Amino acid sequence: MTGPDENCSLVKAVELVGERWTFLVLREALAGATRFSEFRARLGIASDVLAARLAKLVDSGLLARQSYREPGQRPRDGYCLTEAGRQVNLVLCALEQWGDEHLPDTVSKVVYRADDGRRVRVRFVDGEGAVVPAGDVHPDQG
Amino acid sequence: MTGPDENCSLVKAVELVGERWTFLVLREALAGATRFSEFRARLGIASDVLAARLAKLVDSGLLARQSYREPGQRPRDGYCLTEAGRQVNLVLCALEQWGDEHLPDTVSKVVYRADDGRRVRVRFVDGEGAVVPAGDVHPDQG
DNA sequence: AGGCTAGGTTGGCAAAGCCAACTCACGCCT
DNA sequence: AGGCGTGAGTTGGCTTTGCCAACCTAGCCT
Repeated sequence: MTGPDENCSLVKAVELVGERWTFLVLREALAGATRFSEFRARLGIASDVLAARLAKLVDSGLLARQSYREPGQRPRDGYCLTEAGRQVNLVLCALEQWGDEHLPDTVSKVVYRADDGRRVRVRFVDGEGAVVPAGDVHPDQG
Repeated sequence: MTGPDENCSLVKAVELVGERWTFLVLREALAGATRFSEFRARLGIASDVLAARLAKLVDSGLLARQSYREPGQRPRDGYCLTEAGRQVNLVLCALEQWGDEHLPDTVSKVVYRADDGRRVRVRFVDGEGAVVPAGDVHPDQG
């Protein structure tokens, strides 16, 4: 049996980013949010839940606390993505793309682009970098 | 602001598959599970929650109820993936791959393969099908 | 000193999840 | 026909999580 395996990477990933709000917090972080109040204003999330999510993401190494200081203000903590956090953009984009293709009445507000402006999409690719259609791909517990 | 937009595809997708257990139910479905008791045995999920998740996935068009009958048994309902459901394999694989690369002490138990057995991975690709590194990709609210 | 503001923490309540026990529908066996 | 076994849920009671609103805490500024 595949099982709810304790160190299976999918199970762990789901425990972490599958909690309510976590995906959306990461999306805002990727879109440039760094401060508590920014996340709060953009998402309308309760402040205690936001504090809990940010703390968990910091603990897990997806975000890093980084203090900043605006002129004439006391220093404050901000949250910025680590490399691991930045790389969830692939997952986020895959999910958004799936929703866009398969859920009714949805529009993807965010488009993912390479540095040079090319629109990119998420696909399965084989070892040589050739695209493989999703319908031809199957999980294989081996 | 990007906002918790009501018809943003990511928000809708998160509402649907971001609920606890839903991702794992879909993984088991992709791995071949079709019956209530199979999902239950593989995941150890409470039966009322499983019933709710399956019903929601059917409602959303990711699973379809299909009655089957084993010899000498009464007909029963099974759940099988629709095309939309099958295509979440891209999202699932992206998430598992991310966990495998960025979470400590994890192993991906499930490997995704094309029909001919080639191991595949999830990547960003541009319009011509060329792979773009995740670090070069950024969201763009346009 | 007193006020302002970002960034939280705390308390009370509602919703969701978990577990175990129960039901329901049907085929089988006698 | 009647009782049994089994898959597929449903129901009841408790626990956990989430939500909202109110409160607290620095440090800066006047």
